[in-house]
Order: sequence, then structure tokens, then C-alpha cells
Amino acid sequence: MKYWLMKSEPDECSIDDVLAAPKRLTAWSGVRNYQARNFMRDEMQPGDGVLFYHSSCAEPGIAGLAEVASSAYPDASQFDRKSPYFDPKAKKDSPRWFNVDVRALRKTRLVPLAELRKHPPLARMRLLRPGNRLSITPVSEAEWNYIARKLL
DNA sequence: GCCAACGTTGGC
DNA sequence: GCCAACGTTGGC
Repeated sequence: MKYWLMKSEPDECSIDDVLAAPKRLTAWSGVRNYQARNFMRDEMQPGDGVLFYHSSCAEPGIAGLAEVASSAYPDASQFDRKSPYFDPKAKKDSPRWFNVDVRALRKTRLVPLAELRKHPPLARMRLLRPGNRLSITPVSEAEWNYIARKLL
């Protein structure tokens, strides 16, 4: 069992949106970064823990808890000409992009990015590294436990 | 809206 | 395989 932090823009898909969705599930499609793709395709397992993070908004931070709900499968949006995530180089028989399904578990209080930075045990979190832009980052078990017990 | 950091593209 | 140009991310 592993732990992850996954960023979503709340204007596009907030924790409330996923909680309100059928079965509280959403396909985590649209990821177009190879490192993030590889995490989903190669390392994620159903049941892995997910910190649901709101990015590119007034108050960026952790907004909820979720879990990985499927193994990875080809991202449908890469083949959809009308989608902003359409990729003309992707082929049906050799997809470039993959995604997992994510199930929302519950909303938490909003733990702002600025607050996360104040906690020394979290100083090495991938999310907090200078210049980090990855939309999916691994979270260590120690980081996960600290956040779950002390910050949520 | 700005801008720094980063990833990708494509010419050579 | 290098690297400049370009596009994107995302906090502020």
C-alpha cells in the first residue's frame, strides 16, 4: 500500500464534485506528464491512499481524502478530437496516456500549502520541493501518518 | 496578471 | 545528442 498526493483544480474537479459523483468515483484523466503517468501506470494499486489537493485557486492545499479505485487503463481523452487533452500522436493500439479511477472518501478541513510548509516533519515532501510542478507526487508513510493524525 | 521553474519540441 | 525556443504549471 502506497500513498499519493493528487492535484486537481477545484474549478475543474473539486473534492465536492467527486463526492457528489456516482459511486464517488472519477477517472483521473488528462494527465499529460510522463512522470505522473508512470506513477499511475506502474506504481498505483487499488486501495492506495490519496491526499486530494486543490491547486491553482485562491487557497491551495489539501482538501480531502480519497483512494485509488482501479489499476491504470488507457486515458480515453487522448483519442477524443473534441477534448483539450486530445493527443494526435496517441494510437489506439499503443496508447500514450493512462489513468486510474479515484474514489473520494471524505472532505477534510482545508490544510493550506503555507501551513504544510511550517511542519518540519513534512519538509522533505515532494510537493514542497522548490519548483515542484508534478500533479501527482508520492507521499511517504511517515508523511501520511503525520498529516492524518495532526493536520486533518 | 506576473513570472520562475520546468518539460517538451524540433532543428542542427 | 545538444540546446534554444516555446508552452505549461501554479503560487503569489
